Amino acid sequence: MCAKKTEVKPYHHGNLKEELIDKGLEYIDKYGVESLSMRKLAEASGVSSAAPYAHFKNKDAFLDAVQDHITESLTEALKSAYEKSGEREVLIELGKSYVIFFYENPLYYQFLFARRSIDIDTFPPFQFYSEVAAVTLKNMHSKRLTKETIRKKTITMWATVHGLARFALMDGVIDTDNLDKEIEQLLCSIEV
Amino acid sequence: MCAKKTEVKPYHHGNLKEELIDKGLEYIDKYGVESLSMRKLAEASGVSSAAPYAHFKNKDAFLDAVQDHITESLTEALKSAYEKSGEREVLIELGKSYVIFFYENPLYYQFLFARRSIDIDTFPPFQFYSEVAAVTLKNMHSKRLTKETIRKKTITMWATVHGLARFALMDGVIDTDNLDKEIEQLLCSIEV
DNA sequence: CACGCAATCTAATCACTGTCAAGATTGTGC
DNA sequence: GCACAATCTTGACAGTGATTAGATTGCGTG
Repeated sequence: MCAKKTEVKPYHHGNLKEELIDKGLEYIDKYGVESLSMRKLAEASGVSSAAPYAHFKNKDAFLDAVQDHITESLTEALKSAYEKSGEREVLIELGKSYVIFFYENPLYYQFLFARRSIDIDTFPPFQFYSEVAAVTLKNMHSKRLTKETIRKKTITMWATVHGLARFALMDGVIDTDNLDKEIEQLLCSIEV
Repeated sequence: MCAKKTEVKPYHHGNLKEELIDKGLEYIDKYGVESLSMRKLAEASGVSSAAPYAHFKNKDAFLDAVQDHITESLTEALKSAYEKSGEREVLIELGKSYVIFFYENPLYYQFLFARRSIDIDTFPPFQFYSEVAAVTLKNMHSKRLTKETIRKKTITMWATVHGLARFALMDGVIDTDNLDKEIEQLLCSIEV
C-alpha cells in the first residue's frame, strides 16, 4: 500500500515570526498576558523553546510587537468609523468605535494599557483622533479656538472615551445590550 | 569589653504579614509589580521563601491585599479632599485629588488597573465619589434629575477623571508644573 | 503550671519560566 | 559551488510560584 507521508518537519519554520505574533494575539485575547510564556508559544508553533529569540531580543520585545499589531487594528477601526460617519457626529462615532473595540476584546485593553511606555503623542489611534478632533472643533466653533484650547478639549474627550472603554468591560456599569446608543448618550453629555 | 549582642533572630517573625504588605507597596511604588517576587520580599523580611504562604494562599491573594491597601489610601485622599472643599467645587476637587494621587504614585495606577477584577460598584473610591456626586448634582439641577441620569453623568465624569489620571502620568500631555489649575480647567470643560 | 494544639516558620523539592551559549542546518548571494 | 548569515536545536543556568514534611513556639485550657 501507499507509504504514509510522514510530514517531515523542515528544519526552518519559514514563517515563525508571524506565527508567534498571531499565536500571541490569540492567547492574549483568550487568557490574558499574565500566563503567556514564550515556551508555550514556541511549542504551539512546533519549534524549540529558544527559537523565538532568533526573531525577538527578549519577551518584552515580543510583546512590543504584539502591542503594535493591536494598536494597528484599533487605528483601522477608528479610520473605518471615520469613513462611515458625517462630520457632525464624527467624534461621537470615533468614541463609540473605540469603546466597542475594547468591549469586543476586553483583554486587549488590559494588555495594552498595563504595559509601560505608551507615549500618547506617538500613539497612532490618538494621533488620528486628534487630527479629526482639531478639524471638527474648529468647524463647530467657527474657527475661534486657540491651539491650546483644542488640545485641552481633545485630551478631555479622549480621556472620557478611554475611561468609558474601561467601564464598558465591567459588569453592570454600562448597558451592554444597547452599547451603541448608550455610549452615544454618555458622550453627548460632554460639552465640546 | 562588652560582648556584642548578636541579635538572635527569633523563629517567629511576629509581624510578617504586615511587613510583607509594606515591602510590597514600597517595591511596587519603586519598580512596579512586574519584577516583584514573593521570594525577594521574603528574603527582604529575613524569612524563608515559603513563609509568606502561611499568610497568603498564593501570590495573587497577596497582591489582592496590597491592592486593598492602595485602594484605601486613595479613598482617604478623596475623603480628605471632600472635607476641605465647599459644595460648589467639590466634584472638581475630588477629581483633582484622584489625578494627583496617581500622579504622585504612577506605578500604583499601573498596578491597580492592570489587575483583573475591579468591580466598580464595590470599589470604595467610586462608591464615595458616587455618593458625593448624587448630592451635588441634585442640588445643582434643583432635584429634577432621575436616578438613571445621575448615574450616567457620574460615570461619565468619573471616566474623564480616570482617563485624565492616566494622561497625567505621561510626559508632556498635561502641564505638570501647574497640575492643580490644569486639571481644574480640563474638568470644567465638561458640562454636568 | 504543664500539656497540647494551632499558628508559624524552615528545608527540600518540583515544574515552569526567560535567556544564553554552542553547535547544527539551511537558504542565498557571489 | 562555496561561504556567509539567518535560523533552529540541545542543553544548560538562575529565578520563580508553590507544595510537602517536619521543626519551633505562642497560647489557651485543664
